[in-house]
Amino acid sequence: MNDFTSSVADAKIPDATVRRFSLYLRYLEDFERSGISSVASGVLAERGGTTAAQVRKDLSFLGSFGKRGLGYSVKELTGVLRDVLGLDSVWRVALLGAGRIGTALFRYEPFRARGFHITTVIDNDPGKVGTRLGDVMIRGEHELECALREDRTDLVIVAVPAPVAQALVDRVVAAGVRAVLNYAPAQLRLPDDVALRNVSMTVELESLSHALTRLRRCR
Amino acid sequence: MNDFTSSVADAKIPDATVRRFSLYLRYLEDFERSGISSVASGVLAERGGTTAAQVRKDLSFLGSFGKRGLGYSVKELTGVLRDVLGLDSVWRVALLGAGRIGTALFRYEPFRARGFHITTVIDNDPGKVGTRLGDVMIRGEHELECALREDRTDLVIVAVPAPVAQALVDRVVAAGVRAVLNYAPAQLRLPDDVALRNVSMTVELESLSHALTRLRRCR
DNA sequence: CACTGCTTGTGAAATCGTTCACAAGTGGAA
DNA sequence: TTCCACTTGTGAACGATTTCACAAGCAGTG
Ligand SMILES: NC(=O)c1ccc[n+]([C@@H]2O[C@H](COP(=O)([O-])OP(=O)(O)OC[C@H]3O[C@@H](n4cnc5c(N)ncnc54)[C@H](O)[C@@H]3O)[C@@H](O)[C@H]2O)c1
Ligand SMILES: NC(=O)c1ccc[n+]([C@@H]2O[C@H](COP(=O)([O-])OP(=O)(O)OC[C@H]3O[C@@H](n4cnc5c(N)ncnc54)[C@H](O)[C@@H]3O)[C@@H](O)[C@H]2O)c1
Repeated sequence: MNDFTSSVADAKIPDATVRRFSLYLRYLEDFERSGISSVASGVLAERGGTTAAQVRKDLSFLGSFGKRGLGYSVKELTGVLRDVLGLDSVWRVALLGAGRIGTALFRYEPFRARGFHITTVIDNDPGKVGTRLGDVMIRGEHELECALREDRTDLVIVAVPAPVAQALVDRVVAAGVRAVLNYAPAQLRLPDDVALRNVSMTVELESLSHALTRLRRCR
Repeated sequence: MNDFTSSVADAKIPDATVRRFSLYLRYLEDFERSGISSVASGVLAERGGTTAAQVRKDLSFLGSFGKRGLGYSVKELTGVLRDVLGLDSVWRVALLGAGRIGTALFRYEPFRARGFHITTVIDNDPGKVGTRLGDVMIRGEHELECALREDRTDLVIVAVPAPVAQALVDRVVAAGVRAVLNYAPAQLRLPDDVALRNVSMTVELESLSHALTRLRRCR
């Protein structure tokens, strides 16, 4: 009844659109919980701070399965978005660095529910290696390649100090991992076929600081 | 000799450019430490994973103070970037939510060095209120307005559970704060004159998951 | 059926950001 | 002084993304 086969005509979808898919999915799950079975583009737009036209254009990358006059089936749209975002697979994740950020991210529940399983944790602090973080044993830095291969890691989260980040991801990439989420303030150099996302508190804060400065100067 | 007066013709600088300014500044500080006194656009570009033309176009928003044939003075450029990013003021920051992410962010050193001072921490867990996080006393949620006013807070970091985020920021905005850095997976609705940046691990992971799925399907 | 109210899907236009290409400026060498 | 190697600053071309505008489709009603 709902197999949602990958009939997705996977052209290249703009990155901005993919990020919005993530948000739409979040809202749709709320709607599903509230028992709402169909939503119009305008509703999703208001929820997500964009425009109805933007929502429709975004969704048009996935084909056309809205019902004119009614909107989109929450259930169907959820399925299609999960499919295009690749959330029906389980992704095997390795965490590099079990420091403050690393452990906070590790304990963040929602992403387990979305199929991201942290199966490997690596740190080089002798006081941490051999201890457990949740249900995962922390392994030493020298076991990196070995661990990635054993666990068939798909994706790596970098939460080590910036100066060691590049050397570690080089090894990670050599071991065949094709996706990196980087929290270290380092500009990582990776081959083109490895996907990279950077999260930087400093960049966000400084961009806010710029905005505040502008506000101040204009008044 | 280097007063770097705000001769910045502050037109509206693209957001993407401002974010790159943050990165350029990071590199410039490395160069300064290494005793390098002048850099060409190409060098900054290679360091930052963009192109020389991009760097020059970005910097041209700030006026023109490069020396043709030589490049930019590291010291001067550092000063100009710090100025336009508003890093010469001290920004007073309040942290809402002293949970796992909140404390990890609190203990993150580099942003103190950049003029972001966390002067207020708010939580509503009775077991936390009254205890200290570093050198700051954790205050109860009902003291929010009072604390923001006393500390003349410029910027708020949201690290509370998503369901309570909107209600809290409404109060924060009413208290006059004009910048919010949001870590909760909630789409906050704010007046136009309040700057907002969202950081979402879920969005980043899902965009990586999409990329991985595409890679898999293409091979 | 025809009519109404509502909503999608999508070309075309507008806007925004990036890359190109090159004239013009700089310091150093001869 | 002239020449050379190098690099900036920027209009113009290009490409990508967002917004607009509207024909076409659906459900419900009379
Ligand atoms: N993106 C953000 O918003 C953000 C916020 C805070 C911190 N950070 C960054 O995250 C990183 C970690 O920050 P933190 O506050 O958790 O620091 P931390 O010192 O608490 O943790 C770093 C961990 O990495 C480990 N480590 C060091 N070298 C290693 C190696 N070669 N191999 C394996 N493990 C190694 C350390 O033992 C430590 O446990 C830093 O790069 C920091 O700048 C990012
Ligand atoms: N952006 C990211 O990458 C990322 C990663 C992990 C978590 N998060 C989000 O950050 C938030 C915090 O996550 P966490 O793992 O630290 O959770 P947590 O439960 O450890 O911390 C939440 C804290 O907020 C406090 N709190 C709850 N209601 C409050 C209120 N009304 N007023 C003041 N304080 C209140 C709680 O007492 C607790 O200390 C969540 O919204 C989570 O989804 C974001």
